[in-house]
Amino acid sequence: MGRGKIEIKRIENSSNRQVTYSKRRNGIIKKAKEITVLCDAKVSLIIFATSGKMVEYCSPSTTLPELLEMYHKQSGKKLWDPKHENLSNEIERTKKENDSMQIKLRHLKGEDLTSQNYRELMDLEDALENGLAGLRDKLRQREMGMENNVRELENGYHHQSQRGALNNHNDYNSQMPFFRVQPIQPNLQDRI
Amino acid sequence: MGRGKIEIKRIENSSNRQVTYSKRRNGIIKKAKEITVLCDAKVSLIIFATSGKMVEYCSPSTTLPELLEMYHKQSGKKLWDPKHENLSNEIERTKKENDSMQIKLRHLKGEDLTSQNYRELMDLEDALENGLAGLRDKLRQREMGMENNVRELENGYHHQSQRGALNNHNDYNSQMPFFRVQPIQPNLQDRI
DNA sequence: AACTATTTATAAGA
DNA sequence: TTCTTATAAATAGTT
Repeated sequence: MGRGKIEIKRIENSSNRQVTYSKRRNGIIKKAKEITVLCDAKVSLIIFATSGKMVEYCSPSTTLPELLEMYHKQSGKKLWDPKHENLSNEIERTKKENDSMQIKLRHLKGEDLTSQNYRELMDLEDALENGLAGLRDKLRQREMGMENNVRELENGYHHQSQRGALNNHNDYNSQMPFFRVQPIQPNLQDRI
Repeated sequence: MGRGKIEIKRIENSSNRQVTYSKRRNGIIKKAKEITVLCDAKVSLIIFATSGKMVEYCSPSTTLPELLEMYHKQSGKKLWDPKHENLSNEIERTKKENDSMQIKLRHLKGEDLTSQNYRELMDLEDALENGLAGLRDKLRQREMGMENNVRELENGYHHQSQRGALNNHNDYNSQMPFFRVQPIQPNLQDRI
């Protein structure tokens, strides 16, 4: 209905398509309103443009959930379970992601490392050492910006930063006490 | 559009109403199909007669549950029952957990440490050092169980296990090149 | 259900 | 986008 007849197939020209869309969308919504009034019908109409933008019409005498409930009763089609599945899938996916991060975190804590191969362990060591490097860089930067507590810089921090290393020391104390004649090295750079 | 113009108000004559209903119902569904094809739109149309009888149209490219999901996302209106709420909540919770682990992982990589206080940074350092300790313990144990390659134990591994430490060293090289007269210490225990 | 006069929707153009 | 207008399409009332 217009200057020329058109075939009902996708309008390739995107701007024509957009124009036609908005005209016809309005047209359908008008028709929906009319049948609602003229014939006492209940109508739900939801239209999404390709852009994703949505318009909706629902008869004033009802609500979409109500109509969906009637839809369910009448058609027997479940609108909910597929939805449940989608949500369940999303939960599953998220939980897997969760688990894998959990594992990574444990590995970074030095735990649960029985099934890793040598290469993986070395990569992990790199990761930890890089992490420490990054952290100490941050700490160093922060101390450089903190003129107000030179004492902490020279004693407190120095002391604290060896807690972990001392723990390491203790961990291996029983096996190799004689090698610990030098201060732990990884923290040397923090003692400038 | 017909022999006479009609007002858009309820058709009182029930048989006329019924006839008009079925004509217009078909018309709207046709229009829905057309806009779907012409404009690539996604449409859900559900119509109930006063009798309760339902007809439905849904674009072939999608499903009603899918459209309803899109509807929900876009409008924010809830179409779901409490069960769905629960699932949604679980997703939300899991995603939050996810985010927080993501952050922890980043911290352990020495990243995004601008908003941490001193105490937190020290705790993080401990965590990293403990992690390294645990890891090196594993490495040591593994080498003890590996009698078949003493050469790697004494050279190869030793060499590899210093990659990270050497990286650290390089990181700070410009600031303290003179302290590196000794082999990296954290691996000493691995050289038994 | 068909028919058809008429209204309505809309395609194309400005 | 919005308006215009010729034409196609829908449909009210009729058969």
